[in-house]
Amino acid sequence: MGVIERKEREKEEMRKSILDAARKLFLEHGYEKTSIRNIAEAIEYSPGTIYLYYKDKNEIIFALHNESFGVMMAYFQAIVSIEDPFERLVAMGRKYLDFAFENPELYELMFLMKSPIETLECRSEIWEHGHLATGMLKMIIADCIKEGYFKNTDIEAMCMIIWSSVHGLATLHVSKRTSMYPEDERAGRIWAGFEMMVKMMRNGL
Amino acid sequence: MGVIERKEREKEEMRKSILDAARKLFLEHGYEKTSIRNIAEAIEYSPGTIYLYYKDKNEIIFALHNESFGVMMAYFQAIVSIEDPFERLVAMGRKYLDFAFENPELYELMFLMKSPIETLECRSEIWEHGHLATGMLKMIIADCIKEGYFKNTDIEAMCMIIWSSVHGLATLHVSKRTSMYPEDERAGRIWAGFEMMVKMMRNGL
DNA sequence: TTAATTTATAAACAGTGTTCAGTAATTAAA
DNA sequence: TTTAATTACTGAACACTGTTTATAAATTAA
Repeated sequence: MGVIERKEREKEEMRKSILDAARKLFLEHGYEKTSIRNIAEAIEYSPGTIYLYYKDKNEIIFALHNESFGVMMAYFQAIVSIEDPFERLVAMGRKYLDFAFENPELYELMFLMKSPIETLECRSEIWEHGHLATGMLKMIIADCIKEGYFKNTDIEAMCMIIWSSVHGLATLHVSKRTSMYPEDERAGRIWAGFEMMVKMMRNGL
Repeated sequence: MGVIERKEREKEEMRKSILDAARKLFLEHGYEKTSIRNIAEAIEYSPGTIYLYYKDKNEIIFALHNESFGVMMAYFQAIVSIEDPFERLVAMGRKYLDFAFENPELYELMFLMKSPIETLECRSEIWEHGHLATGMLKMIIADCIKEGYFKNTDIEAMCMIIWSSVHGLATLHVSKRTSMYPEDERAGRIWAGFEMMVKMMRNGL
């Protein structure tokens, strides 16, 4: 009797439809203005039902957090074929910023919001996707060193500052701190900062 | 009759006492867990009274946002006497990170939270303090160029990437994205990243 | 002392995340 | 096929949130 298999499948479908509704509402109106009641209404169930599939709102946010790493990785797909490791590194930075610019809400979820991280901090599986992404970066840095770039540099420290730099640029944009500049200048200033970083990495190490 | 002067003074005192209570609760329990009712209770007034002195919660947050820039500037006070402009720049970065590490809630308020910026985006006075701080950074960069550092570099782009880099490091810490590393390693990794940046700036330009 | 004005309050509104007793639907057993 | 057991779902309730407003109290001016 494949009834438990079907039930399992139905349960998974329900979890997915909740997540689909949550993602849609979240991207449409932002996290703060999306409530459990909104999500419930969207899938035409009562609010209580959500809690039969997700422990709380944090678990929904965290599910989207994980998903988003997949989206980001898809951006990186295009750079793996680049031969020169330094050019690959630069291209990865560019793609990182592209992702942040084109998906500010997802970026916020992944790297800015405290709520899902704070509550799930104890569970080590939270960092699974994070380690995957930084692992990719470290590999490229290692390749750079092999090819003669970045002589005598600590990979961990290099990973830290490269990530931080693009993360800083992305964050200024996502949390609207570039609004101090006219709208038509904002993106340009970010990219000019990025190019300066590339220049420093090229000549400074 | 100095009654209107006294009333004005009393009004200002009330605004201050509200802000004091808000700051205390905010630093104690975080922004998200501090409500208007909490603040009202702390100063022993009814919730509605708060709204006679501040338009809404955002205006309270924004008042703290402005205050915090003063606190950060106090951190920078110690570096103005440093002769060599490059060393002054490095010291400023160090102080910036010190501030972020020692006042994570204030840092969040100033550079991460969207709520006060988003709603007050139209009013240009919001950026007053921001321009003051970046102005200071740009001055130091200009001094560096005068002294022979950073040849042929655009000050604006340089300002952008320097700020972004330390901001990125600070943000990873404040929004708990360094929790993927063991607690006793976190600060060290941030500082190692910073030193790498300094190294690149010293040699790369 | 009275009138006008300012200041503060309590209650209400519309919303939030979350829990839980009770009901409806489905599955298993007789 | 009927009954028992299990599962799925609901709607109301709880304790909150930011904010508004009619009402009442305190203060000032006449």
